[in-house]
Amino acid sequence: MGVTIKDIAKRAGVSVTTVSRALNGYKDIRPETRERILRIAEELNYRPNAVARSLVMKKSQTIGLIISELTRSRTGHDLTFNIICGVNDRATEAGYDLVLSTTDPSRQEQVPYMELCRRRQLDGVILMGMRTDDPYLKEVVESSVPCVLIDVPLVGDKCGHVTLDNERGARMAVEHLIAEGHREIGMINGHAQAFVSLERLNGYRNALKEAGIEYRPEKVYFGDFEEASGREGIRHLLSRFPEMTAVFCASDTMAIGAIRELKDLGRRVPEDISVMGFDDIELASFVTPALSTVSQPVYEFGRKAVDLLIRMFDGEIGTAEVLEPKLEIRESTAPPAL
Amino acid sequence: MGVTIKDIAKRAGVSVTTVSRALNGYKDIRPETRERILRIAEELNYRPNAVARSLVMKKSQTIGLIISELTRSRTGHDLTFNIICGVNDRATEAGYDLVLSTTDPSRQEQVPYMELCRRRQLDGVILMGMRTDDPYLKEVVESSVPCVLIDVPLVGDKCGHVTLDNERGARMAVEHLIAEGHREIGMINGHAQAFVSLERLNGYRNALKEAGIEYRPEKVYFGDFEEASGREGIRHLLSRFPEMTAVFCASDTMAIGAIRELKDLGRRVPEDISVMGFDDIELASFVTPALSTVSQPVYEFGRKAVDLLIRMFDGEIGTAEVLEPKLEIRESTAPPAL
DNA sequence: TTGTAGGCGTTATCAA
DNA sequence: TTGATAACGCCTACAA
Repeated sequence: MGVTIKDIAKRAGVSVTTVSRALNGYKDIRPETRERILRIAEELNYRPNAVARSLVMKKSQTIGLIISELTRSRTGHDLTFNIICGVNDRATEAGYDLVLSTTDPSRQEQVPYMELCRRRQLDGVILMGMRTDDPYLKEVVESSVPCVLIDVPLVGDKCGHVTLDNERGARMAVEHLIAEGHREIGMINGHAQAFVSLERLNGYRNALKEAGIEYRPEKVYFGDFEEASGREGIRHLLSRFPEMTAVFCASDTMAIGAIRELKDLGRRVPEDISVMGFDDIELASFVTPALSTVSQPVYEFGRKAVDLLIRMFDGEIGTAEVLEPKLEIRESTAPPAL
Repeated sequence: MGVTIKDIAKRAGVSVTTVSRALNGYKDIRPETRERILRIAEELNYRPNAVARSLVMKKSQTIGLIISELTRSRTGHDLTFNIICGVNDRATEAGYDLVLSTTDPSRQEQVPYMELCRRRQLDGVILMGMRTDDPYLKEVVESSVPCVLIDVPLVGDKCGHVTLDNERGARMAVEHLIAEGHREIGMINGHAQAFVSLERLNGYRNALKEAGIEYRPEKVYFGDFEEASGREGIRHLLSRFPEMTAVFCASDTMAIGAIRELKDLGRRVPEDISVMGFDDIELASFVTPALSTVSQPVYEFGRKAVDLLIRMFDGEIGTAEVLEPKLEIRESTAPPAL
C-alpha cells in the first residue's frame, strides 16, 4: 500500500541502506545520490513508517497521557481540559505524538498503566488525577519509563512532577480574607486522598497562625471537590460556627456549591459571608457573584510536564516543577459586616 | 528489556510459532502445551508488543482523534471535552488506543492529517472542528482510511459522520419562543463556515414560516460562536430592530455574551427580551439568569463516532448518525411583555 | 561512498 | 499438533 524505502531504493537504483541514510541526514553519502533520493521520496510522497521505526529503535516518539477517572468527576473538567491542551501543544511542537488513556480505580487492578507503556513502547508518561492511596503510585515510581506526575509530589530518578505551590496559594487566599478583616474563617477542603488538600490545609493554617488566629480543626470540613460537598460543607460549618464570616474552599466547584446553598439559606454573599474558591475555572468568573479565587496556570502545567519529560529522555533526573498561584479577587469576598 | 515470545518459547521448549498460537487462542494446539505456555507467560509477566504486532498485521488497534484548533477557540471547550470523553470511553471498551492530534489551519498545509494516519498506521480517524472551507475536507473523503466526521455532513464509502439534527433543534427553540408569544425574533448565528450554522438557520426560518411570520435576512447576524460576537450581535440587531422581543443564538457562549451586553444596556432578561442559546454547555445552567437552550448529547457523539468507525472496520459503508436535540427551558426566556 | 546482512517482536504460510 | 521460514519496514554494524 504505502511507499517504503524499498520502493525508493529500487527507483533510485541504490540499496535501502543508502536510502535510509539519505533520509536520515547522514553525511557519508554523495550529495548527488542524496539529492536524487530525496527527490524521489518527494515524488513518491514517501512517509516513514513510525511503527517499523519504533520497533527497531525501541523508541516510539510517543508519550502517554494517563488520566485517572477522566469522565467520572465533573469537577476537574476545566482543569483537565486545559492540561490536555498544554500537553498536546508542547508534545506536538517537540515532535511527539500523544496517546490518551484513562484508568478507573476498578480497571486499574486488572490493567496496570505499565502495560500500556510496554505495549505501545511509550517513551514516557504523564499521569494526572491520582490519589495518594492509588495502588499505581508505587508502580509508577519503581517503573523504568520516565514519568511526570501532575499534583503528586514524588521525585525519583526517572520520575518528576509539576504542581502548584498549593500552600502558598491557600495562604494568599486566607491572608486576603484576614486583610479584609475576617477572623472567623472556615475551610471546606477536598478529600484527604489528594495531595493538594493537605497542602492547601497547611496554607490555611499558616495564614491563621501568622495572623495570631487560633486554628481549630473543627472548622475544616472535608468534602470531595464537588459541588454537593460544598453545599454540605457550608451547612455543616455554619450550624457549628454561626459566627463564621468567611469560608475558604479548596475548589471553585465547592465554592459555587457553598454560594448556592447560602442563597437557599437566605444568606447573602459577600455581605453576610465571604466565599473564596480555588482553581479559577472558567465558571468562576461567570457565576453571580463572580468568584474570588486562586488561579493556577493549568495550561502551563501541561507544557511543563512535557518539557520535564523530554529532559528526562535526555538523561536528566526527575525534578519538581512548582508553579506560582495568583490571587483573583472578584465579587464573592468583601470585608465582614460590623 | 521486555519479555518476548522468544523467551517464552525457550523456556517452554517449543517454537515461537507455537507460543504465538497459544497466546492468540488458536485451537490447533495440545491443551497441555497451551496451558504450559500460558502459565509461563504469566510467570514471566509477558506483555505482547503492540508495535511489532502492528507492523505485521498492518493494523494498529489505534484510532486517531483529530481536533481542529483545540486550544484556539474558547467556545468549544465543554463540547470538545465531552466528545473526547465519549470517544475515549468507547474506544477503551472496544480495545482501541487513542491518539490525540490537533491541527491548525496554518499547520494543516504542511502536515496533512493523512500523514499521521500513515505514519502511525491508524486504523481509523475521527475528525472534529472542521470548517466547510477546510482544505482537508477533500483529502478526508478521498482518503482510504475510514473516518468519521463530527458535525460535517459527508458520507462516503469509508466516511461517515455523527451530528445533531440541528435544523430540528433550532426549530424547537424558535417554536418555543413563538409559543410563548414572541413574533419579533432575531437570530445570532455562528459563522457561515460551519455546517451547523446553516442548519440552525434553516430551523429558524422554518419555525418562522410555519408560524406565518415573515423571514427577514437582516434579522440574522453572523457571529463566530464566541462571546464577543454575541455582544456585537445583540447590539447590531437591537439598533436595527428595537421591536425585537427575543433572540435565538446559535451557541450558548454567544447567548451569554448577548445577555451580558443587554445587562450593560440596561435591558432585563427575560422581562425585556428573551434569549435562547444552543449547546447546553455547563455554564448555561450556572449563569444568571440560567440559560434556556438546546441540549446536544455530546458525550454520545463521541461514543457513536467510535461505534461507526468500528462498523466501517468491519466492512460497512459510511452512514450518517443524526442525534436528537432536547429543549432545556430555564430562566432566560419568557413571554414578551405586553 | 555504498551495499550486505542481521535483527527488532510478531504473525502467517507451509511443511512435517 | 508443531516447527522452520519468511515476511512487515526500518535501522545499523560491518564489509567492500
